[in-house]
Amino acid sequence: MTSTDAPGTTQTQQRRPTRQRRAVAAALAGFDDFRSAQEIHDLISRQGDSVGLATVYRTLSSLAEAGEVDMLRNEDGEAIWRSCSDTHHHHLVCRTCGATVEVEGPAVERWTNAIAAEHGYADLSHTLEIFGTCPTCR
Amino acid sequence: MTSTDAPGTTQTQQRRPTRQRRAVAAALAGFDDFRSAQEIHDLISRQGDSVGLATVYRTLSSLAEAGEVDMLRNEDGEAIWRSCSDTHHHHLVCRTCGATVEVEGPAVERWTNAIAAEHGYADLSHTLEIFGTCPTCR
DNA sequence: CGTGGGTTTGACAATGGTTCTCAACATCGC
DNA sequence: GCGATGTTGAGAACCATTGTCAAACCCACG
Repeated sequence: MTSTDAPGTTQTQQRRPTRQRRAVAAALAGFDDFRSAQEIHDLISRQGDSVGLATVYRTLSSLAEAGEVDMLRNEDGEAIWRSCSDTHHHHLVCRTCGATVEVEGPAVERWTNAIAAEHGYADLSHTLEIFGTCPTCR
Repeated sequence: MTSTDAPGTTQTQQRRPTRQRRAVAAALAGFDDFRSAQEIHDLISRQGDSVGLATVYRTLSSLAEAGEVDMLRNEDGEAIWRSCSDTHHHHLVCRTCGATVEVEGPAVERWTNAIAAEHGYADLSHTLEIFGTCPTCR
């Protein structure tokens, strides 16, 4: 767990630059829509690297926790991932091809906070994803 | 979907009033937060009825398709269910105890439609759920 | 450089939610 | 009541995800 629990240090991450983690990062750089962990794993294999599936999961999770990738769930509840910009945002995702548009909605953020406050809920998180069929896939 | 349609079309609507379906409906009437299929299954057993887990899943799915229950996914990707009012709405769900507040956001609906239209996406659906810790669980 | 200790990995097992299978059974229209 | 057809249940099958743990690796230090 947290080996260095010193109050001031924000060094919760032990991130060693290994071949595997570089491979995952490289794979993430190669697409801009959302992919499942297994698809990413296949992608890595196809790029010639070999990384265990468990490691792909571990790496993706820690990257997500670090805010470097977005993880969301498709309509079947499966986790899908992609690298992301660092601001909070939501997605408009094509149900067919996965094409993704990043959208921001300050109004929505404000609205969710207001609603939650109104009911006394704390420690908030929210999900807002829009699924549809993109112009190309129609 | 349409309840009565052309004679030739295959009727996918088979809804027979069975003991099992009544039991699921009764269980759904017994709580107003979101529960997993397995919790609902347990609830039914505790009420004295005996319904197979697969049947619970089947019934919940078909009720969801018919718009009589809400199904959404918690942060772990598990499906959770509850009977719902018939208007479109979203939820503020307690991460700890599952207490749920139904919220409406016309502004949000308008916003998602606008965003999607702007990018040419059609056949829309969207998810917006707020998770937090309710006043009681804090 | 060589060494030692903590970190990371990978093959595989284990989990757990969900769906499938299919024979036995309940309902419905007649 | 009877036969056709929808429905059920027990368990197997599925499959994404996570846990296990010994071996491989990275890094700091001597």
